[in-house]
Amino acid sequence: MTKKSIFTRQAQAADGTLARGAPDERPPRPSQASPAGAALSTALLDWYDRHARDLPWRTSPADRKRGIRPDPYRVWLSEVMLQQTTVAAVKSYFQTFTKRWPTVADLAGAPDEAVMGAWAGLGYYARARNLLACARVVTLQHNGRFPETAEELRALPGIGDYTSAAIAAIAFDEPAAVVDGNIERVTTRLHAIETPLPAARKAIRAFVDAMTPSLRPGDFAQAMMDLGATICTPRRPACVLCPVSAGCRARMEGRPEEFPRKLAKKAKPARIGAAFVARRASDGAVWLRRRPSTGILGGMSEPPSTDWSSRMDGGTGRDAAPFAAGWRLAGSVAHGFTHFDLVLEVWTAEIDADPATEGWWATPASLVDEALPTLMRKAVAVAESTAPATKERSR
DNA sequence: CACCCGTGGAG
DNA sequence: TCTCCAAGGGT
Repeated sequence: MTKKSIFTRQAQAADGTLARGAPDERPPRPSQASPAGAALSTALLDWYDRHARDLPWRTSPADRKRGIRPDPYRVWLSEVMLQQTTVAAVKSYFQTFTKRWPTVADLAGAPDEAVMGAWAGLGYYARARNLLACARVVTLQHNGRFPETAEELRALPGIGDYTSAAIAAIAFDEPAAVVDGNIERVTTRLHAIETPLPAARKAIRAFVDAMTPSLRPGDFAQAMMDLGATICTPRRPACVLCPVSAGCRARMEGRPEEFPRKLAKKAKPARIGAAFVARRASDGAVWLRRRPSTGILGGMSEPPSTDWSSRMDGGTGRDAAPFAAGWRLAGSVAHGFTHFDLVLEVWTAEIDADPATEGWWATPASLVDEALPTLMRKAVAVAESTAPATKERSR
């Protein structure tokens, strides 16, 4: 027999209606039971029983076998928080949210500002807006219960292909094909898929669909993700420890790190802007305003700022200030966004009267609860650090 | 499909 | 220092 993965037999036998690229990249036909997939899922689930990560939103494999299901609310919340975000970053936010809002109805009843404030720092703030919208739909239109099928879940705000499948599988035992970044990596390696992302997604989905067991589909999905997170890592995967290495084509060919292949990404442009941190002389409060609900950092608070639409050579300067004051340059903040790099000049001034602009005062004590994204928190800190009057006042 | 949308940690 | 990128979704 040739060097062929035991997990690709089905693929060879398949008709290959999806055929594009190398013949052995042909996925099995969806909905067709796959003996090879069964072999993989069995090995993987056995590994998961012994090595599952212990995470706050999870039910252990042992408890799961006793019929204990995780709370759909907690599964949903964790899945949304984990979108493009590391487990390490999510943990404390998950703890905060579940303690403050133990049920979806509690969350639905929360003020927008409270939720945005609690989400501040986690990034991708559209998630927080959609989270709240989803909580309200579930509470008001579904009697406080999450729909139990991927199809129905998919219709809710902030729940796409991945999240709907993940919730359906993990919380409701639906054998939905869960495909996230981890599973894309694991799958492209198992089958040595040469097609670069995102074009390979269709084939990946078909493979995953064939692998997904009808028994323990949720544990299977989480096992794949754990495998990707701890063994089948982007760099230097620990194939020696991998429970499915025997069936991995990339491993056989000695080049697991070459997958998944990806298209080259575009360079990030540079932008510059300015933030104006006005501080109240009497108590050091900072003047804030709300950003528009759409677009970058949508719905979050900020000190009045210019837009960053284009690079202005030589900086922006105090001419861009939202109101007259004794503005002086406190420094600057460099911040990398997903698709551009920003340098934000930070100007500061001390004032007595309220500015004649939309906004509110945030006292030093209330600043922690403000919906300030990390960028704006940095800007306030820069202004703070160069305000000599602060220490004078506080003594 | 291509683009927009944050942040922090790892190497 | 710098690049990569993590349990993606919306438009």
